[in-house]
Amino acid sequence: MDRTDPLSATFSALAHPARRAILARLAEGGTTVNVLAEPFDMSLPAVSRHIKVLERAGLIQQEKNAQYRRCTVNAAPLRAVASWTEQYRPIWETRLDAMERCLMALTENLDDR
Amino acid sequence: MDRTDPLSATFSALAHPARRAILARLAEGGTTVNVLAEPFDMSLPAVSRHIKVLERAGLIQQEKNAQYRRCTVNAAPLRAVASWTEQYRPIWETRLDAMERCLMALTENLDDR
DNA sequence: ATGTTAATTAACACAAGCGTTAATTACAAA
DNA sequence: TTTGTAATTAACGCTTGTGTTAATTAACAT
Repeated sequence: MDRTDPLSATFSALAHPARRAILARLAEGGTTVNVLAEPFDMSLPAVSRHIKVLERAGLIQQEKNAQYRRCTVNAAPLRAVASWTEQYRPIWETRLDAMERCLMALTENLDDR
Repeated sequence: MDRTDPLSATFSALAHPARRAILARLAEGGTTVNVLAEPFDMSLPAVSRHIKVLERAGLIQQEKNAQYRRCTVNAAPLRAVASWTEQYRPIWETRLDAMERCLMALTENLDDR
């Protein structure tokens, strides 16, 4: 089975909290690898690899400027995730899961008082 | 870093095309493991494990009935993905990526004729 | 030239993911 | 009770992911 399709790469890239944190930071504006690495309790090479994963998934871009690599967010894969998720909107709007039925029941009880 | 948070589990579960296919099939209605496994060129135990991954991520539920396990979609994690993605809507609505700038340029050229 | 800074690559260790076949559990039906 | 069906677990192998430290590349600055 093909596990190298773009959507799989995107979901896979987003499956690590450090990479989502990097993305969140970049949403506020592009910056360099060292700045991105600073808040993490992790070595620089580790962060560098996370960035590479994001780049290979097309979620970010790196442009060289002297010895710096400025990273910026690339929106397309996020849109793909959004549209994939939209496909399930009918389900999450109509169908209540177990927890929700439980919350509904609790709310009803509160209303009864 | 905590890699067992719910969102990571969800993205991780969605990162495999077989699991997304299983989810798509279940969106049409709950069914059993064997039925889910049928379209795949993969052994039953393999599919069983994919189902377990989806279940541990909270994306599906299994209810036992005799020797059958009926699987159904659970919407909550999908909503979480949607709302995580929404956070980046401003970016993907305003920011054009490289490919898009390229398409824009092409369109402009066409208009010029 | 030499040293400093930014970032990556190399080499390694260890855990997790994904697939297989064979064995096992749980239930139904004859 | 035996047989068949649904599904999981066991045991294994292989690949990928994630982190480390040490070494290396690339560019700037003195």
